[in-house]
Amino acid sequence: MKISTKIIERMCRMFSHLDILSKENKPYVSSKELAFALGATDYTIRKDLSFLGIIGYGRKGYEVLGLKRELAKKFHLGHKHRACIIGLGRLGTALLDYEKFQEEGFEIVAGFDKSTNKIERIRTNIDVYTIDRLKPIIKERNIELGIIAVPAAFAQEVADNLVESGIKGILNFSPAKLIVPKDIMYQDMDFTNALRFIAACFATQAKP
Amino acid sequence: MKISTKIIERMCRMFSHLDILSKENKPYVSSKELAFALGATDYTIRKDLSFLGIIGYGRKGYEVLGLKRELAKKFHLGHKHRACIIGLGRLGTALLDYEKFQEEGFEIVAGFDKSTNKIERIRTNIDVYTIDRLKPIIKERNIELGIIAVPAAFAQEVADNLVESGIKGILNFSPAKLIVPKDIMYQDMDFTNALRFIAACFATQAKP
DNA sequence: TTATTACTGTGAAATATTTCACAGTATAAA
DNA sequence: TTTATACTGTGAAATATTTCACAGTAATAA
Repeated sequence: MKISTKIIERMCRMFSHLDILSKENKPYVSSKELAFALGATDYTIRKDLSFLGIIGYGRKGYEVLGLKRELAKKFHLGHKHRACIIGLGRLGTALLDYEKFQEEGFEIVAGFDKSTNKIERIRTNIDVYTIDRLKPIIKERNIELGIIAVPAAFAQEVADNLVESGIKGILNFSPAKLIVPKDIMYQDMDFTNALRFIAACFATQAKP
Repeated sequence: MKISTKIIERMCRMFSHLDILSKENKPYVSSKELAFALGATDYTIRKDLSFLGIIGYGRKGYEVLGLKRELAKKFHLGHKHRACIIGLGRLGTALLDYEKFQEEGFEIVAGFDKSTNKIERIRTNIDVYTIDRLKPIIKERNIELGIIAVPAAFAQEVADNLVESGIKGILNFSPAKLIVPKDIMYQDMDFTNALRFIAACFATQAKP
């Protein structure tokens, strides 16, 4: 049976939580504790893990390191993923140096912008290029993920170029809704929409 | 019957799409077109709108402006919402001047940081304060939404203060998972987790 | 050793959500 | 006026997801 995106989403958050637990040297964790941390129920967590073929220990729960290793294997979360950022404005440059990416295995290996001026002035350890070099650099440096931080008006064009370059996934920070082939993984990070959602939830008493 | 967060989420994105259509002076839009723009099916869109008591016109579809107005009314998306940003690092300052917030009715009225130094150096039209003035300013200026952009280690403390100040909703950009009372609307914008989700989706062939 | 406790694993039931099928409706063309 | 068309609205079916209930299991205490 196909694995649902709901499960994937929970497992990603679980992976992040396991990281914290492992740093605290906690050897075991129960479905109840995980459920609390993820905002789910213990039934759901057990169903998820059992569906993935991950087993726990009666009375102890799940082994933190073992569980983390399993999730890393099943969801490719262990090894490094190479990413690039397109658009080096306020947001783009903030993302370039966002340490959490590196810490969690997402290596930002390149930044692109159309302004030569901006490229020259930027102070970072990451290689920055003009946008016309997007395709060759992505291929050459084996980049899997593209992070779009350009204004909405240019976002689709950038996405098209990323797709042509053979990128596997796109994270879109522009408010534009992009059209990409179905085999490219794509997610929006639309800040305004997130605020809208919060406002709408309290307008309707729904609890997200 | 209670309205589901899935519907709310779709309606928020629909609202944003209707904004584009209205700027193009398109008078009517069909459920099929909306579905394509939102990545849903036309059945779902019609079910959603009919559930909300919104009616369309046979052969024409839904009236763009009318639909937008209805959604604005039902989800409080029309009027201004006052928000503040806590944490004025790279990301926080980028958010302070993010024009889309203002354009879409979210008015950033204040920024907070614990560093007096930073506060003095910042160049923006928005009022900035030291963090110790958080509570009085939120009450005084009637701020509804708090946007957290501090490092993970301080995020929970900031959230607690926001809740005590009577905030209604929180958008959390820190990777920390926060614990807030159930009546406070809360959403995470965890960049790393978004990348993780994309990587996990292509590890499992799931299409988000 | 036995009892107790704190867990997991999982079918079955309940619930939520999406999809389907098609009658109903308004517009435009003939 | 009639017919074709391009839609909506919605009950019913299908599917997906969550919750429940409880048997099974391992550790600990007595």
